[in-house]
Amino acid sequence: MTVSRVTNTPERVAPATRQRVEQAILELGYVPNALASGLLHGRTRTIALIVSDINNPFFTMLLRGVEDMAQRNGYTVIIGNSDESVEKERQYVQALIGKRIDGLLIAPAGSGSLETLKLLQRRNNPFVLIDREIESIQADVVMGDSVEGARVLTEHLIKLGHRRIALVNGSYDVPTARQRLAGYRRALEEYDIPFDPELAKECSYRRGPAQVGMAELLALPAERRPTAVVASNNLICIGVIEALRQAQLRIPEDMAVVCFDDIELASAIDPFLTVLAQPARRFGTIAAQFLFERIDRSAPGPARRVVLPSELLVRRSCGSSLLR
Amino acid sequence: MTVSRVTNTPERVAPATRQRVEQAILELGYVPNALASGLLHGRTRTIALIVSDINNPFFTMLLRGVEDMAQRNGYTVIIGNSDESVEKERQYVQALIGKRIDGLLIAPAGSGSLETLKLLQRRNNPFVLIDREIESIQADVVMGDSVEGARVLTEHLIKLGHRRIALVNGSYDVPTARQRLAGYRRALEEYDIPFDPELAKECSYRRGPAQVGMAELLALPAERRPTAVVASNNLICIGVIEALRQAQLRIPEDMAVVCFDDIELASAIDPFLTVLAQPARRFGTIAAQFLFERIDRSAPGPARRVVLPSELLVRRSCGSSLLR
DNA sequence: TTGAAAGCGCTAACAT
DNA sequence: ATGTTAGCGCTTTCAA
Repeated sequence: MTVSRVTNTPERVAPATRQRVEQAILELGYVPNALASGLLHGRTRTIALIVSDINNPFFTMLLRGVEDMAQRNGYTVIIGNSDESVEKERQYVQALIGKRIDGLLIAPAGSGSLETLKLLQRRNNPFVLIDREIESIQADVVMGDSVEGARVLTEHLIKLGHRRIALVNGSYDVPTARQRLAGYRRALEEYDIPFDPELAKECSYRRGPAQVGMAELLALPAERRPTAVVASNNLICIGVIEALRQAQLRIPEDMAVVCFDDIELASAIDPFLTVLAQPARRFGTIAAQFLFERIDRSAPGPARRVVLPSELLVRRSCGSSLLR
Repeated sequence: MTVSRVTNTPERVAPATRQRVEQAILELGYVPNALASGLLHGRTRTIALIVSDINNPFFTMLLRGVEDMAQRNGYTVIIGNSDESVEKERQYVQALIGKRIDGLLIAPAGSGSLETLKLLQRRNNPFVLIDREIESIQADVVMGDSVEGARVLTEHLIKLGHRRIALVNGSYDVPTARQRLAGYRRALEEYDIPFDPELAKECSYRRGPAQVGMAELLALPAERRPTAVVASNNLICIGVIEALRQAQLRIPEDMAVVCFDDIELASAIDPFLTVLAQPARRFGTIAAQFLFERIDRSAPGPARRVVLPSELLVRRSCGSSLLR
């Protein structure tokens, strides 16, 4: 009991006793058992972040933001990688509920995530959606403006004179992919360019599938082939570029390319295209802040929906060729 | 009690009772409290990974390996980012001990990590060192062969005819940096090239400082300036390249560059230099495996030391120019 | 200023 | 096949 007081309310222990206890703590390497404390208080000072792809720099930056906030608030972060799999995600959430984390930040893997999130909701476990909104669930969400972003990117290409513009996209099971498709179509409409379903490829937010998708576009007969591509995220962009290189095509002479999300490291080395950079780190800090508020007040309050603007970074607007 | 039996040893419960309990579990959304269970058993089925830079793809790949193994063994992974700060690292370890994690994987931030690790050792908490060895501590370690790697990279440049070769390195507080320096010196010796301290820059495993270090090298009078650079890791390499671009120098015409660690995304886009790729993911799986063995047997056994070979990937051996 | 009792939720060991 | 008891380590409450 006295030890507990020394660690929690040292001022309520006689200085002499305190000294002796502190001495013993050092000698024994005593560290209070947070499990016992958590069991008692129903609070673990732990939150979790589940991302859909830990290898994507976007999510790593986001994690950094989350970590900063967490550390500042005395929280620990458990990270989960769902790998875009709803099942893996469900297992994680299950385990995390077991561990009685105080709250969850999650970039849902797909529409199947709904069930998992309802589980949390029923238990009154606060959570905040990041990057991907799920309609039909009332929860805080921090995301980018995918519709506007895709519209701007597409418009950029149109203004450069392109008419046959392809979109290599993620799975339509992911909200951002649907929104980016919508933004792309909106831009086409605004400039009276007919939408050609053949040019809008549903792939997935991964390098390999995007490469395949792009190769298919390149296999089209010349008159139906696109002259420009909007890559729906950074990994897709890399797949697209790989396909182009395999086909011995240059950027932008043979094919213009723009992409959603920054490719930070890569563009530090070789700035080569126009990207729409999202403030990933801020996604993390804001979402964590929201979560902590929910945890502290354990108050419902209306669900907040923050849509952060992106920045069109003309790294070097279609101004360099890829092949040397 | 019966509920506990249903979740843990269902075969020892009458089918009828089991059914009813399972029904209730579903209805109530009951998830057993792992805190209570952990408190009882002194086991949390949680391990932690502390890396020195979560933004470095090397560590992200490593994390992936760890996660795979963890999931396969029914463990959860807590991730910590020490940001190369011994103090931040110490705070993390303290918090993790409190949470009674079963084991720790750590890429120590520096020599100051020794104290922190001793804390773990005194408490008999198993841990495995990753990527960075700490002499004077007896523990499993999984790492790459930095000495040989740096030697090979340096030799590669020597064979291309270079004699004034610079090394832009991490802080000598980090073991790998010291080892890479040693490998670099060994290669020079083998070819009877005198070691010039001016050309071996101690910076840090970060982009900014490396850029500064490279700029300093470029500021040397022409006859003392290097004609080639070994970048001691991927982030340093990027800093080096940035400095070269600022100085309007081309790779490899004006300055040859090779680097330790792969730059995966970047080189997918634009393979441009020779890199020494480490099997980061295997670092993770092997280290996790070691840790689980320690946890399960809770047996001491001799400390294992695994040194994984790297692969010299001639992405495009100094064969493309950077500036267009 | 310090100590004793009780209980957080679970399960090993021992009844029934 | 099911129930009871006890205790993991902590802290809230009440007592000394």
